[in-house]
Amino acid sequence: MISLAEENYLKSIYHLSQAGSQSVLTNELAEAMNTKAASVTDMIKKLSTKEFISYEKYYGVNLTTKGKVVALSVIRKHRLWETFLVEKLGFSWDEVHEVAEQLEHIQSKRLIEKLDEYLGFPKVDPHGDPIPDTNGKIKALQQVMLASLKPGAASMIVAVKDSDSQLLKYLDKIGARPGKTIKVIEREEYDGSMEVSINNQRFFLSKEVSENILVNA
Amino acid sequence: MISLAEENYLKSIYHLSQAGSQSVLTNELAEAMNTKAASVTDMIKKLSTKEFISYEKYYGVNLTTKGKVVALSVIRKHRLWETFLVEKLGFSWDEVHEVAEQLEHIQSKRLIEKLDEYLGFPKVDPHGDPIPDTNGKIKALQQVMLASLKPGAASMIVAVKDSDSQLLKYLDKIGARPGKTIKVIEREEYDGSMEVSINNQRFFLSKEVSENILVNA
DNA sequence: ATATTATTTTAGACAAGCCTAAAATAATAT
DNA sequence: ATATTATTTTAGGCTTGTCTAAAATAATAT
Ligand SMILES: [Mn+2]
Ligand SMILES: [Mn+2]
Ligand SMILES: [Mn+2]
Ligand SMILES: [Mn+2]
Repeated sequence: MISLAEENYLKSIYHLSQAGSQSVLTNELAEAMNTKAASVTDMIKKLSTKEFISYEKYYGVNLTTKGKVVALSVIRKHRLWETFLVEKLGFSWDEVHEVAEQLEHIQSKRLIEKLDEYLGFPKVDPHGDPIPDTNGKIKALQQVMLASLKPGAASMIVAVKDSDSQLLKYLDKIGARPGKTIKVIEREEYDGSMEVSINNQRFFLSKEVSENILVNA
Repeated sequence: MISLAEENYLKSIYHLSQAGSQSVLTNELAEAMNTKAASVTDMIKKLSTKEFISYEKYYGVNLTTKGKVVALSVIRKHRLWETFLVEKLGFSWDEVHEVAEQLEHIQSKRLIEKLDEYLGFPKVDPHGDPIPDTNGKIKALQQVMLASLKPGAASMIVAVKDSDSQLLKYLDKIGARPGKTIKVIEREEYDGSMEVSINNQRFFLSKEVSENILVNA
């Protein structure tokens, strides 16, 4: 049996290892999990014993195949539930993440397969993130941060950061949704801010914002 | 903040106090919660401190108004989720209880109100049990056990026990669903079994079964 | 009224998951 | 190469919710 805490650690390790390409370090994980490094060390020992991760002292952790399966299953559930909340219950995209953080831990294979079917087997969630299939296969996205585009470049928004409600409300207001095309007009080197156009309207985006909008690579 | 364990205790106390009419005793609760009496004593001290129950040493516990609110909120969630699983996801009525035991602990006022609306504000769950409204008001049912009917009596099934999957499959097979009329043909005094008719078909029911079918009083 | 039995509470312990403070190790700067 | 700094681990402790065994209390039988 796997606990809620263990599931959350595995999910977090998965996300962090997608971001950076090396082993996930204790401090990174502590930061992401909102705990202390000592607590992380405790937990990674347990996860290592259970063979969900491989762990080299002082050099961080990596998911095993077994651990990846768990992580992707939790992510699948999270994204299916977010889709349900938006598509069926009429939540807005900035209200779903917190609830999905709870729902992702419900243990029932049958439930999640039925839900998937009920939703018409969606491929992406309301924030544009891909939904892993039953076997944990996930579509590797060809995506980069908007922040990395050069002035003059235009690209389609594929996903946005899902966990910041404030940000999502703002993105909604300026029409920055997955599927929309965004064009970089100017980019200020010293603070990384940029002027962009969406739907023929112009906006100034801080570096912060432009790093949380993902566009087609 | 109230924990999952506390919620389950309060729910259990509510159900037990509906059954018997006196205070809920430590041993009853231990039996229902599948724990030991010592654990129950620990927990009822906590619940008493938090004023969810009133507790007199050696004489059992009673829910306070505050405790009843929590219990009914959990029961509301449980029954709405069961309804969702059957009505929307196509579960059968014998598959939903276990999953609802998990879903009933999801914390989100908005979620449960949206779900209620999505389901069309149902009044009863798939097993015929009444769903408390937002304010915790629940329709007091005029119901008795089928076991208490005398030969010749006929009455409408209003609810069945929801937590025994085997029983529910059997009830489904013989057509014993809420809304159906059931007539007692004969009753064997020595073991409490009875012969009944449903949909003009005859069946022999054990005492066990006849105590888990509730009919109009 | 007293002895026996059943129920409940207390005492003490344990696992999970977290914490702070101190020690160990690795990375970096001189 | 050595000293300083940053990171990670260890040590020890806390809370929640559980357990077993023993003590206390209540209920029942004689
Ligand atoms: Mn999310
Ligand atoms: Mn999302
Ligand atoms: Mn149920
Ligand atoms: Mn039910």
